[in-house]
Amino acid sequence: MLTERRAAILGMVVSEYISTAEPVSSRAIVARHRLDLSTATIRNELARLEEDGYITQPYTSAGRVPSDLGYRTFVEMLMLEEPVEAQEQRTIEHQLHQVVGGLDEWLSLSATILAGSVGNAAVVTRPRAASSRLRHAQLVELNHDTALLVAVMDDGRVRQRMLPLQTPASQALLTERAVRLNARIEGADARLARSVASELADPDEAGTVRAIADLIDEQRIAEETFLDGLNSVLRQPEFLDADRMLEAVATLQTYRMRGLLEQTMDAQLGSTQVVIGHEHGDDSMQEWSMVISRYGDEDAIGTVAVIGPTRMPYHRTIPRVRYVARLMSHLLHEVRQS
Amino acid sequence: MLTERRAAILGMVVSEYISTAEPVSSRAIVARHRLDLSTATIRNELARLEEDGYITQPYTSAGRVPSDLGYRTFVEMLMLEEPVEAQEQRTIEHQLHQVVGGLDEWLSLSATILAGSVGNAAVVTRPRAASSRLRHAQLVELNHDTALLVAVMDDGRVRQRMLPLQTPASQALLTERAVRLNARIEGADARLARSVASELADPDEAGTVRAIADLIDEQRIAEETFLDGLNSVLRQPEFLDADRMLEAVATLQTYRMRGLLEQTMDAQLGSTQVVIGHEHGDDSMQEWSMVISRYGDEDAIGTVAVIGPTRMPYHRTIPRVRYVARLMSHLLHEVRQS
DNA sequence: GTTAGCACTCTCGACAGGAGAGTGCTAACC
DNA sequence: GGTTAGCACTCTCCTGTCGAGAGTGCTAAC
Repeated sequence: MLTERRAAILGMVVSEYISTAEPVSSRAIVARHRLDLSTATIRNELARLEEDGYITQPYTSAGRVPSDLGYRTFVEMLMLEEPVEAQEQRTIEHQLHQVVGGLDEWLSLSATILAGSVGNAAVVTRPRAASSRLRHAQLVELNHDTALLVAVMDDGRVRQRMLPLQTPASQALLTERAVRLNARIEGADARLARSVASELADPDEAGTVRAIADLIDEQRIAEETFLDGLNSVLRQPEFLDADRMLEAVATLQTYRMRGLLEQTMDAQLGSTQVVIGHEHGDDSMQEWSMVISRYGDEDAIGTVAVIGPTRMPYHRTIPRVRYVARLMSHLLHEVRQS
Repeated sequence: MLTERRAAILGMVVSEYISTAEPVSSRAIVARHRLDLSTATIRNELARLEEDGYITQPYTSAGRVPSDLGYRTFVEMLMLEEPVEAQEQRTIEHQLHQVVGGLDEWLSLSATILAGSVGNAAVVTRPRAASSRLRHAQLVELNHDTALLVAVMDDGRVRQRMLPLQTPASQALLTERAVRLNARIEGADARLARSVASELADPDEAGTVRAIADLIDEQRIAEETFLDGLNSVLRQPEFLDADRMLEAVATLQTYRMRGLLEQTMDAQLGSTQVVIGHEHGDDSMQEWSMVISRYGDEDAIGTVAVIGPTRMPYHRTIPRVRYVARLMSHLLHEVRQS
């Protein structure tokens, strides 16, 4: 049972560990908070906290380190969020207004700013329509047995894919086919397109529509995800030795490819979600935490997230992710107005 | 003076060091090449090579390590290029044909393949028209004192930028202005646009045209550069300790931003250029080498490059960069046909 | 010009020892 | 029962030493 005092001590352990990255000793706790208790008493409480799984020892007779459960408890009930002060807000807004380019540059800059503000890596994904639909598809002859399929979505995305043909087709034929297929699936979502595909007799036509369905669904993670702050993360003491650092780079790179979306399907716009260590299904993410938020509006939603070791300043990160997400929603709205 | 024998020995030192990453001893040379000379003789020659600046010793009485001059000499006159065998060509082509998406995905995949093939990082930049011209510009009202400038180039690039206005302007006014300015600068290159800008009396109009000129010139490095193989590079023994690895990540990241183009302005299409260590002007690149090639055609040119430590298998890297660049030129041509 | 021999230098890994940090436990205390 | 002083114990980490090993430069002889 987590008594009030034990909870307080847990909070001290977690925040101390977050800021020092060193196992926290009973003495450090007493000293830092000028407690009117002896180290022995603290040690007794620490033993209980360890028994209950909130903290662990790296080795016998070292200080204590929070477990994932410890962090979770900290986030849920112990921490005091550190608000984004007016000064910092101004700095962030100022940087964000430096953008001279288009959406992509803006997203990339957002990731950079967020990463800088929290000292960990940040990821921003491009906003996407909740469920996109096909506006128009086109077929272009590449050579005698390959066509290029170009699909324009109603949220303005343009996707293309090479399409092998079973039966060679001229440009005229392809154009005619595109007109015919457009008539059937314009405005369709991926599901409808797939059901149409299954009704088509001609294998090339069916293939084309299936490809279109894929394109509607497709999340081109690599191109739609902006990652920055690799440097900041790698500077964290958990990656002091080269092997771990290498592993970290690999994790972040592959993670970038895989994308965050699957994890955050259920995140509400405006809320901020925290995933700590083993709470990721993924084995390679056991030592990482993410703070995730959505931004955008009903039309299109993107993701903002911070990634770092589980020893992360949640009390700073969470409000900052939330703030940036909100800011981005606003700015996106402003731009959309036009 | 570099006698023939000394040159041969230098070649052995360089290639041995490239493959083992360990300082090369006189004994290793004799043993590896079954020379009919004693180690003492080799030592004498090594001393001369060191005197002449081709090799150095990390510390007294360690083996020898090539200097930048040593690598340069190796590349220029000693190495035997290792051709890309038919089997490897097939593998590369096969991978490259996996692309289902558009140009960007294709470029990003090319970087990945090249990086994998040579075991170092690879960079690919998007092909750009040698000198682009404006096709059409548009002004959109964002709010009362900001407009969005959208410029379409004749090579199909679309660039946008927010434009602060000195005098507020309605959408009607902006549209009218765009029509007027288009009439004057459609088809203009950056230089012509700038000279037109200097003739305009209205500061907002002059500002707009200047911004257009910038956009024509602009190389949005961050978005136009595809980097892969960070992992491969970091696995090289030169980055065994964490500090160096951190430095390497930083270098590659900033390098990515800065782009390669300035370095390669003079590179001819089809030729392959090698820049070794201090030959970069840049301080942070003293320990890096690059193998650079251009691809594309008269209409648009991009860059393919491999980046790694100066201890790089030049004899493998150079032909592979050249091969990939050629392949990309072909494929680009094929796609352009359509 | 080549080579054997040898003294010398420097690195690197292993090992031991000691300081330091921190714990758990016990017994006494309030 | 909770609290605490005291203490033995454990584990890490730093330091210094030592010897093996690798490789060189030099000298003198071929």
